[in-house]
Amino acid sequence: MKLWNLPTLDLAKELLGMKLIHIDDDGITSGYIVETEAYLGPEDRAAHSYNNRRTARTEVMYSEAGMVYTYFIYGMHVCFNIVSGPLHKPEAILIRALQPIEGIEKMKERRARAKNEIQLTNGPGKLSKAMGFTLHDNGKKLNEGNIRIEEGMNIVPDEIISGPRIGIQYAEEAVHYPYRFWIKNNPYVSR
DNA sequence: AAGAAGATTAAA
DNA sequence: TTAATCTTCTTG
Repeated sequence: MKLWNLPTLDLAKELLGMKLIHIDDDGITSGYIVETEAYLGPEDRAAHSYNNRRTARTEVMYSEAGMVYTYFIYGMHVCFNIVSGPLHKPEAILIRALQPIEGIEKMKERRARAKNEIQLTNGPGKLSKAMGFTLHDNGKKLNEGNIRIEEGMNIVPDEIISGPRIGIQYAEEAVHYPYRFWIKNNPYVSR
């Protein structure tokens, strides 16, 4: 897919409105991507791969674009990312929020705490839980297995807002980089 | 081998 | 504001 040849910041915007799909034994869950964050590898202090840090966890970030990167954080949450950029350049895009499409009943089961449909997927840990993503999905290739991405809503540039990323206060000069993108007025965006 | 911190969430 | 909770990474 030529989508994966885009620079990471462009891909982060291009992903908005696209449909993310997970197929497993429990059926299908899917949603439109409404919020993303770009992490630009070696030069980005907020990225796990800052300064080309290469460990078992970050290894998948060095592979070709279109791979899935999942990691565990804060002792309780899985975050779902899409690897981007050229081979050997450790860049990735964190999916921060979805607008549910299919499998909403299944999502409600997985996230019994959510009070309404919006709370199902309006945060990185929440969407992973609702969609059923786990650490086992790390290293999978999009569209070659049970995790797929398709054209969805058509988003025009006017509807895309950018701002600083969330939860990276330690990142010094990178704290204010406007690498977070979301769809204007979409109720499923986090915060 | 052990300890600290973290791309978060939910409840007080 | 804070606890929950555990992987990853760093240090000794």
